[in-house]
Amino acid sequence: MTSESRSRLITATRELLAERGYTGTSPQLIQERAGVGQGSMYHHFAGKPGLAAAALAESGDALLAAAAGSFDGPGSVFDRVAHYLRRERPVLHGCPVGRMTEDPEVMASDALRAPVELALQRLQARISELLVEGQRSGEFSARIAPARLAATIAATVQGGYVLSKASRDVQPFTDAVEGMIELLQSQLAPADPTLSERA
Amino acid sequence: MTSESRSRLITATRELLAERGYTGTSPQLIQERAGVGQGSMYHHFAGKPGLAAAALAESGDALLAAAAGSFDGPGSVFDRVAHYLRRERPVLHGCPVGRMTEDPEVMASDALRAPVELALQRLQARISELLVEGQRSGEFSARIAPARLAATIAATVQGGYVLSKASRDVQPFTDAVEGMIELLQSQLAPADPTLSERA
DNA sequence: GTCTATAAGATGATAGAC
DNA sequence: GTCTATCATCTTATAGAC
Repeated sequence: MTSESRSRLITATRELLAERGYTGTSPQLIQERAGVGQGSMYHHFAGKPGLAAAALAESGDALLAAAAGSFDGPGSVFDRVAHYLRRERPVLHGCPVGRMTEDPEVMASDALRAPVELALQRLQARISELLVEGQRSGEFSARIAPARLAATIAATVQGGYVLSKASRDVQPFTDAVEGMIELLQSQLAPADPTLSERA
Repeated sequence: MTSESRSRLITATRELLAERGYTGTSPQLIQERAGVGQGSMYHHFAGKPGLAAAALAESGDALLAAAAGSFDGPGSVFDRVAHYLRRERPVLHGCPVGRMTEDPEVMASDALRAPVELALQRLQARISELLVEGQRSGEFSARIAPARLAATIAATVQGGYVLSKASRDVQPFTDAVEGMIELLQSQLAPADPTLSERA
């Protein structure tokens, strides 16, 4: 198989970036975990930055695919957002995508920052879409601002990771998302009898 | 002055840790910014870890002091929390304390993680206290869970940093905190006429 | 396509002069 | 207390054999 090594390198890099960040991940570490030599890595990719950019693009896609598992699932908009917030996550490892924003080398390179930006923007856009859908159906209050609330929801998850990693305890993450779910619940529009008549 | 160099080293380290993280900050960089030689650094501190631990303790204290400027200020509990959320911040630089959670070397060392954990826990505890005060006074709904909501509020700020850094734009941070303020507003207890009678 | 050998530079730390 | 060597190690990358 011509791309066996290539695929192993990407997988190893995705893992290491998630565990150690970009600056903390050396080509040597990647090669060891992938079980390939240096030559293989430099043959398939343009150095560490090229390999990391490819790995981050895959991790960004994976983040959106995982979120879609909740967002495109069954139930009301509230149910789907709550499902997303409660989804099982490697909380103490942090978000493989979001954590890249704290790495100065990633932020200094457009090639590395682009996949991170894209994934987080798409995530917020998808949440915003859902909230619009919830407003149109009358499930959510007309007063909420979907794009704004989408940022707050995405921030709750990203910030939950930060708080939990700091204390090596999933509790802050759980508290943060459960607190957000309670706040969202209070944004549900009161039952409107005219809705069922119109339906 | 015997500790002129020491103090310059701490300041330089605080800046560099905030800008580049721990792994991305070399002793050489610190010495250059502080304008001192290597010998001075190793005389005053137990290497890079010792210096960083001292710097992080100061940054943690500074975070709490800055928050206290809002929390201990005038106005209702809601006003004070909103003031905290809207406070001017170096959004695109990230939180000098929170960002340390993404550095594997910091997380692997109890000495380095401790000041980060302490500061973020104290922050959440202080927000929780405020919310309890708000419930006692009847300002906030009795239904909210203060510790949980405190985690959600702290996470909104930390996550807002992440989203904004990813897109090099303060908008996501602003959206996240304004969205949170709107959510908090809906947790205010409806005006209770019995309150003014009791007062 | 993959390997090993090698290199130029950075990293974190120590030694010892002043 | 502060400085300038100096050091062993690691980092990213290239060269060239297979």
